[in-house]
Amino acid sequence: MAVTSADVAHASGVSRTTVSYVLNGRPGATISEATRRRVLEAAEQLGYAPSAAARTLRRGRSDLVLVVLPHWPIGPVIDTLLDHLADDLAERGMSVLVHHGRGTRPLADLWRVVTPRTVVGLTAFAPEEVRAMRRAGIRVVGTRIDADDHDPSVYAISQRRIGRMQVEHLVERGHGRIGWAGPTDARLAEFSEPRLAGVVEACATAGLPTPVLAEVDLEVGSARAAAAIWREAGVDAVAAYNDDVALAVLAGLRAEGLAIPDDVAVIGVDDAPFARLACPALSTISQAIDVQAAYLAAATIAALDDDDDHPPRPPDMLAVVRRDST
Amino acid sequence: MAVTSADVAHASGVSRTTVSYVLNGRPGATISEATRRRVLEAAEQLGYAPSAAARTLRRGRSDLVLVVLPHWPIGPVIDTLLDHLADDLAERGMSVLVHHGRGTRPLADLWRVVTPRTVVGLTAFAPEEVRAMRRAGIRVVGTRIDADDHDPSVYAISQRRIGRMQVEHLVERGHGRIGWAGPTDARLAEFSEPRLAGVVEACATAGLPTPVLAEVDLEVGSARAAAAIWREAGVDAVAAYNDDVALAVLAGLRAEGLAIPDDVAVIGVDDAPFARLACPALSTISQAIDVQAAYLAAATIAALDDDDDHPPRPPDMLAVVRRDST
DNA sequence: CTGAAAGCGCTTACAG
DNA sequence: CTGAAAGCGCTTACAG
Repeated sequence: MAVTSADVAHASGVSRTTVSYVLNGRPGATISEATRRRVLEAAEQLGYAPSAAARTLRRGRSDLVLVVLPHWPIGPVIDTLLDHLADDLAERGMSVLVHHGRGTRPLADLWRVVTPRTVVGLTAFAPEEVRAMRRAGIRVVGTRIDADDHDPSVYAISQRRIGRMQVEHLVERGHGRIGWAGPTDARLAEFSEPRLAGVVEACATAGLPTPVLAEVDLEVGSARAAAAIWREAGVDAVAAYNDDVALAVLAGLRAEGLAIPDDVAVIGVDDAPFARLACPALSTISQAIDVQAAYLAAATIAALDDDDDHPPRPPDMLAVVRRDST
Repeated sequence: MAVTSADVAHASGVSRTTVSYVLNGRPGATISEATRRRVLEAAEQLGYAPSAAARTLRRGRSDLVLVVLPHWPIGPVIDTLLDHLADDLAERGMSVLVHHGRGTRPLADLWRVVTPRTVVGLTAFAPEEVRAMRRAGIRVVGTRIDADDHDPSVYAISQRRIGRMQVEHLVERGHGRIGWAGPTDARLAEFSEPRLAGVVEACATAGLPTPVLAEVDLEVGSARAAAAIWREAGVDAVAAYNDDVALAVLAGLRAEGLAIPDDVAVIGVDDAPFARLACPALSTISQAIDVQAAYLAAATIAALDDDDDHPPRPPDMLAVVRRDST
């Protein structure tokens, strides 16, 4: 069915060896220009595309980097990161393919199906899974949440620190009774828990009472209920899990007739594109995603090269973006 | 380096044939239970994972579906669609991998690298690219914008109709001078142009003057400038390219001191999660993405089965979601 | 019930 | 400068 190199060889009257040399560039060089052209033309005309499977089998490795995305909804942050990663790796001749880790199939099936050269995890891998992949000759570059070890293949922004920064900013702005707006989606616990821990910790450090917790989904009703609870408790500032939740909080507070930031201040996380468009414009924590993406790309390339000199980890680059909601 | 079936055969004292039979299930059945168990144990213990490349080469096809995403930023709509697709195909033993078509590499490199069984395009493919893939034995399921032919492998929501629906709703709400807020990102032209065409068309049909065009990015400044233009022109309703742009429009109108919807009404497209949280809550056009995803999955499976009975195309399922901005 | 052998399409030493 | 041959790891008729 498909065109093979033998077809090209036949069409151009040379051996498969020559076809391969022409197409891939030979080590010792020198194919007559006429032959070269004939082969190239035949390949072009037949629409020859080398079999990836055969090439991978023969070479013992593929040019594929598999990025495994976490189970949670991906937003603009991940989106940007993937862009950068794909660009950086393309320069090295690698292709990036993405697995959205939400289906029912386990990861294992996946990397077996495609034999990637490297697997980049934007979610945590189970240790036995990492072992299995390594055993199959696959490099693994991971991220882990609040990693406390020094495995250089693991890079993670401290979620806890994000929570702390939110509270520190609110305190700086003169607030003293903090509320926390967590997500309802349980898949986000991996992130929301350490963020909340940071919030709790910073409250304690600042000598404030423990924050008043509420879960908020992306409906006004849910946010309004939370707003009522916070009002009851005298909360004057809310740290939200992320900008999405913060947007709902803003809507809930407005619905309850509370003034922002005078009655209650609100801060999110991510600096999503819509944050500056909220009313009032939303204060948030930005994560300098380009820097992270560049690091991840560098780490992936280092893994490619079998290089044990992992690139230096970038600083967290977290920053408070103050707008009108605080 | 990696464990092969020969290693498993050796460890369990049988031939590779038997290993393969045990692992894949043989056609003629019957392997002694003892052998079976021994092989399984050896495979498990050695951490055997069959080489995808070898298997694909031998079988002549892979179990991979490659989804090619367009160049534009992906939002919750695509996200949901991928979820459904991955789930539906997993049931058929297929794995879904996603290519974010934003890198610098052409698509061609990609499908050559992975030999997918099917390529599903959420963006339009060039005809010669489709030919090349088909020639390589790959099934192609595509979507195209405002497709006017009857190729059953092509499914597309009429973008033009979306624009028409926006205007029809605005007219129904008593508005007569329409503005159009287009995206600044040129990559979105594929969608924005037909949507705008629909808007223009509907204005003409309703006997309204041509809409007043403005480009709006996700900054208040840009939206505010647009708002000034519309005010000048006496615009009393704006159809926005999508909910993101609409959100910016809301912010721009607020900044200009215009009341929504009394001075100017606004309608978006997508029913993004944040739409109901905007102030005021944003009216929009929803696209029933589940239905589309199910269709795409069905079409992909039909292609898998070499089935020429393409599933019936679903109705567009477009609906106006009226909220407070109109 | 199990093994020896062929062959998928490619690349690459090794001979000419 | 170019070709014949081996071998990557797998599956599957075909013999026993």
